[in-house]
Amino acid sequence: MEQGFGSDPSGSTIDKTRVLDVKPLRCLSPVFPSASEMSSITTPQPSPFVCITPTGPFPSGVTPIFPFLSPDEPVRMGESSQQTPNQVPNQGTFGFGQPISPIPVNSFGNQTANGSSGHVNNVGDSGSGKKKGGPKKPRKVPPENVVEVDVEPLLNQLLMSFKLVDLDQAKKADGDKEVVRRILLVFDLFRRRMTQIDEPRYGAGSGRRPDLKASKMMMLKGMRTNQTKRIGNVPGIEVGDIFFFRMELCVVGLHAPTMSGIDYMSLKLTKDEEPLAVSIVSAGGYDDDGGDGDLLIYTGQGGVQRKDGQMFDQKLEKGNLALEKSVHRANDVRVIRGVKDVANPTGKIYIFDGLYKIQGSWEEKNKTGCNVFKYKLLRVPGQPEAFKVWKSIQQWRDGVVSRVGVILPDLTSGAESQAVCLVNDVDDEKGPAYFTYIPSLKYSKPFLTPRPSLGCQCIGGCQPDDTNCPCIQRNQCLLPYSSLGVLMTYKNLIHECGSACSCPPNCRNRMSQGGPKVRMEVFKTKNKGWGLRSWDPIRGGCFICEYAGEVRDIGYDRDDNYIFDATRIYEPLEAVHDYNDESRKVPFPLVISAKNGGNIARFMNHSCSPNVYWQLVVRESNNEAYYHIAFFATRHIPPLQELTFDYGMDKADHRRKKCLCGSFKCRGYFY
DNA sequence: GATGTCTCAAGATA
DNA sequence: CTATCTTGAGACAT
Repeated sequence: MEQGFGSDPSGSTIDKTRVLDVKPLRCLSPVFPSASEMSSITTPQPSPFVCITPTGPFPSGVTPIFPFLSPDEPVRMGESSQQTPNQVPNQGTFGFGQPISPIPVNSFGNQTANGSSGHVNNVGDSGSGKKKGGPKKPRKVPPENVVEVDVEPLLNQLLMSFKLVDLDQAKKADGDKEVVRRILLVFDLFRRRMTQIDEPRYGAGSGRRPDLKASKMMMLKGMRTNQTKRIGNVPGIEVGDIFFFRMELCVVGLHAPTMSGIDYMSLKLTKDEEPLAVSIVSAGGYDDDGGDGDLLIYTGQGGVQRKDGQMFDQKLEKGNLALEKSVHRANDVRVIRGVKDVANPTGKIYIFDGLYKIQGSWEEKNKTGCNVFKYKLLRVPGQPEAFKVWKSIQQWRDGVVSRVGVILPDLTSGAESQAVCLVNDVDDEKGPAYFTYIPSLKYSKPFLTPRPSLGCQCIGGCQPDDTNCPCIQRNQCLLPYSSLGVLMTYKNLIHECGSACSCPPNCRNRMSQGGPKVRMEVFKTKNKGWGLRSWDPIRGGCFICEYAGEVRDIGYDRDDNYIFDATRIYEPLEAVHDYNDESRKVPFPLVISAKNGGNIARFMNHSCSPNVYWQLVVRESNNEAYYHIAFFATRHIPPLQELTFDYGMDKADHRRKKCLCGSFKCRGYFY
């Protein structure tokens, strides 16, 4: 909320009187509501406002629309659908509002089963006959009562929302930033949605490889880009971009093989062709040496029997041959470094570390005495840092090297479980204007609900397959969060567990209640005042923080630069305008000021192409409803990338400020 | 073209 | 926490 502050083109300067030195910032401890405010919470008085909950009832002339579209239909089939009163017909909800119809088991991904082929439309005939007539491989049979869900309509809706339905051949061959981003978004949203649908039906984690399912269906529809192999950078992908699945590398053409570490292409240079390496993945599968960040000693492929682990000599063929040829051609080779995902010990994160050149190769004996090929790669100079940033952060964390420019090690004074440091390595400003750090939203009085809502009895936390849990029922019978805390769908409203629930604070349905899960820092930006970023990588859909502050019941000071106003017009993520044009007019009357007190969210700057979005969350207990604004990552966010969200459009055309987000679709101003 | 083999996955299970 | 099992997509050889 600092953007534009002090950067007014009219020449006004920063008000130094409002900028305090380090010491007062130590006072940023949580301040709780005064006794009188407290009492209004415990004994609610008649609310002066009209009660409008996102699910209705709505005053006459008001349509429930974005971000308060109709509740999704229950997805689980074979169960009595819990129709909520006030349910309105489904409208477009970015591909997630459609009810899902059950089709017989095995029909997904196997077009020969039960004659249910044909629901994959738009498919080239290249792969459709592959399994024709062949004997079916024995498959692990899903539990008896599991009904396979036809997820294709979900993908179709997503593709429509993100304008990918008629992706032309040129874009499939060579992408750009926009196409790459949309494809990744659809892939991840689709994958997350399938994870959510599968989990209660197959058990935790599902084991159904939703990543493979998602990529398969997208590839069948030709929804991929940069399919032409190329040497060097890939359009739309920047050095430092991160990925959470090998399939993501595949659908955007950064690294085509699904498992293999070496991607190569054949190139006609003279009269005959020769294979050249274009991309490698170093992810710990072999005994590579990661070097100091600019150097990489890469091991060739092969030499080990996958089934029994038996070793033999590597051969100079396939990827190894391509790498050998590339030594002599001295072509650029993309390097993707795989690292362990701290937030998910079984998972990996893939960092695009830019272009390298192979300096040389040799053969050596490994521990078992077999010959392996080694390739020495050196990073091409002049590229933005990527993997090196990760190494630096690790050193800060380990305390080996201290972070430059730290003003305060923890500006929350312990109010959050993770420390948030205050950093300025661009100028001598000592800190933001004084405020009180409060980790959550302060209500003077809650919204009232028309009927009392029941708390759950889930002693060990709400479980995805518990159909009796009232909190899960309120979320259309699907837990909104994955086991990793990733939001699985875009919804009008998320019902989290409230104070009347028996579940513990670490319940999966209380994701927005525990404060930030990643290591944050508030830092001085070059031209936008203070900003917020994370030391940790953030997966798309991850909870970031809520917007803490004081709920404003009666208007607010227009000079308040720390307002969150849900009554503004917000674009429904990056989905197209016309798709939900009707749907973005009725706002929710929640206005928060973080001027005097707030959390890290008050430092998030505006961007017209943001990497964070907000989502309305409600925690109910009895007749009280507490609405909160929770922020989630729109996409995978690499460490130290600034976190931004769209401040929305103000209906009254006042106090617009010049936008400095630098996005190619910048509106030029913000409110 | 069907089939087999290989590959720096990703989950589930033990 | 790691070891191992399981199911795999796509590239290439047979």
